[in-house]
Amino acid sequence: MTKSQIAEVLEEIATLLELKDENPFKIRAYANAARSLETFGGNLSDLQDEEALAKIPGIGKAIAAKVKELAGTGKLKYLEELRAEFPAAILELFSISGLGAKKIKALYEQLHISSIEQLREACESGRVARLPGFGETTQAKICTAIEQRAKHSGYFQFGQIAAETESLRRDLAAHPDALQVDVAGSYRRRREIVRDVDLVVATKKPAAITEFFIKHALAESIIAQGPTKTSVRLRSGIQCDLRVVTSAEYPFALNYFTGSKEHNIEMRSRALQRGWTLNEYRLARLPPDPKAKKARGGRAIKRPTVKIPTVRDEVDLYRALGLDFIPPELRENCGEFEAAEKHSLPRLIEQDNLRGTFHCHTVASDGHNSLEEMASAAQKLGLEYLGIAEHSKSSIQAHGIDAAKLRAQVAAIRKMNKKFDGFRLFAGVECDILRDGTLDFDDEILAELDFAVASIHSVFNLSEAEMTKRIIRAMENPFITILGHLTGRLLLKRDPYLVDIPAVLEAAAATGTWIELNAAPKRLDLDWRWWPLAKQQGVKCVINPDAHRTERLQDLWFGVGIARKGWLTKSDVMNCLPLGKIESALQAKRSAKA
DNA sequence: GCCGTTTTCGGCCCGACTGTTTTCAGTCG
Repeated sequence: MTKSQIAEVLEEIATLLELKDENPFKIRAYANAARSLETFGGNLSDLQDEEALAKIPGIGKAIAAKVKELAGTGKLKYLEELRAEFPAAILELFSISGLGAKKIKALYEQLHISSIEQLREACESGRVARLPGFGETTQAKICTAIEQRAKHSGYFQFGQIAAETESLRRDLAAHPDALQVDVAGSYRRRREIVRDVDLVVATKKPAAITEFFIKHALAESIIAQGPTKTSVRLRSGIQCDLRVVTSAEYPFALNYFTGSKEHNIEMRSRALQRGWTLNEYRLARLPPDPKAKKARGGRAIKRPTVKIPTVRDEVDLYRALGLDFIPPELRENCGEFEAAEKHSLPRLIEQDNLRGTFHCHTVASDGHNSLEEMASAAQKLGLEYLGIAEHSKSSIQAHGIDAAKLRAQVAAIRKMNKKFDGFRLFAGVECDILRDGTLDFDDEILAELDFAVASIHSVFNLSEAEMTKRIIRAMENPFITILGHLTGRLLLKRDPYLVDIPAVLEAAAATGTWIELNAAPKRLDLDWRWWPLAKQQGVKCVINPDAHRTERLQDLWFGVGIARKGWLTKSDVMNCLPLGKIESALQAKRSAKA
């Protein structure tokens, strides 16, 4: 069982415990452990090593034993016992917005409802509204939520909602009563999948801002409306929450609503250590603790209290807590606090650092624009070079090209390069990795190119061992410069294929192969969670848009966000090198011995 | 169930909004 499958099991346990009305802190412990396991980036070679497991924050003796059982046998007795207490379909009820464990439990115990279909029928017959604690409004809301769920999964790729979000932000920022505006939440943290959009606005006229927001052309319906918080559903189907605060509250609100939840918990606990309490509005003195008073026979214990510093922005807030400013992308409680405390946070890569990119397609294979158009679009973005990498002949579905067509394109590129000033096209190919790890073109033709990307586009269902061997074999060819979209995942659509990523990274380090960070929002592959390990191994990253038309070159923006999330700096990313240096690097890669 | 510069017990982040209540529980983030 993989790390993320085990994390899912722990999540499921947490949900089932909720239904059982268990101790909320026990529930949280399982949910925390799930997340902790999933995001743990360190070297965790053996999921059966109980001692190593228990060292991961949030995993103690009991959960470590369960993870070991799962990793070893693929089963867990405790989970099976829990599952036996409820019908299997009941878990899908949690995907209905507005329903939590308490209500689901009531529906199950009193109306024997254990699936969405049964719930729909019960709502239509009016039985739900008659339950104590429910009513006509709740029943109607459940109906709407069921319809809503059928229309949208509730999960969105970052790239699907970025344009809508940015346009909403711009319009709010242009409002005369808006003093400060930011997108917070998982969007600001550049998560690859988002569930909602959070906007924070500082204003002296909250009502005017709220009014503007709910009447905005992108807001399709109102979900909730109050004096400080308003929620609407946007055209794309995503929920968008607006918080209006004062300027003094703004840095606290922005920080709080940026999250992550786990990051916030650590922030608050750091405030508590200083005798303060932190919420979304302010840092304040902690009130005297009534329980402590009781324990010492009526005398209040004096907490360590430090004078509260003035906080005008997030930088001040982090400083107040003894930390360097933590960029939003790193706020996942994955080591950023330790680094910020020691002043060792990396200086993350920025969009401007990119000097060029590789892996783009043209009409020669399945792209929509010509070489000339792609080159001109790249120049307009300020890039100094662009690598063209058409699909190879085995990718029939993508109109992969044969040796003759590839040679013709190389010649065309060489000819065009004579005309450019301060810009260069690199001739490459996206060469299919065949089932056995051999390549779709022989070395003779690969040697004529400037670079080659090796990618998998077929036979996804190999065992982990076979797939790993296949990929490593391809990387051992010295003419392969870049390994493309390492896991083949399509976000929300297709799971990554089974592959031992640490082993591939090790091979990349040994062969000097660059690993692609595919910036297409449906891929964002390799995932940000792996980049700290890659970096530690000395593996170089290359951010590629995999663009099939000129406009998609701008997906590089998503790639930079993910690279930042993976703690990468300018020097970790090959395409931050200027033209002259990248030319030498490409040369060096192919003359090196594998 | 986890955790510890208040350490092996007793905490565990906290506020907004909604609907069903008549002072609050449930859900959400």
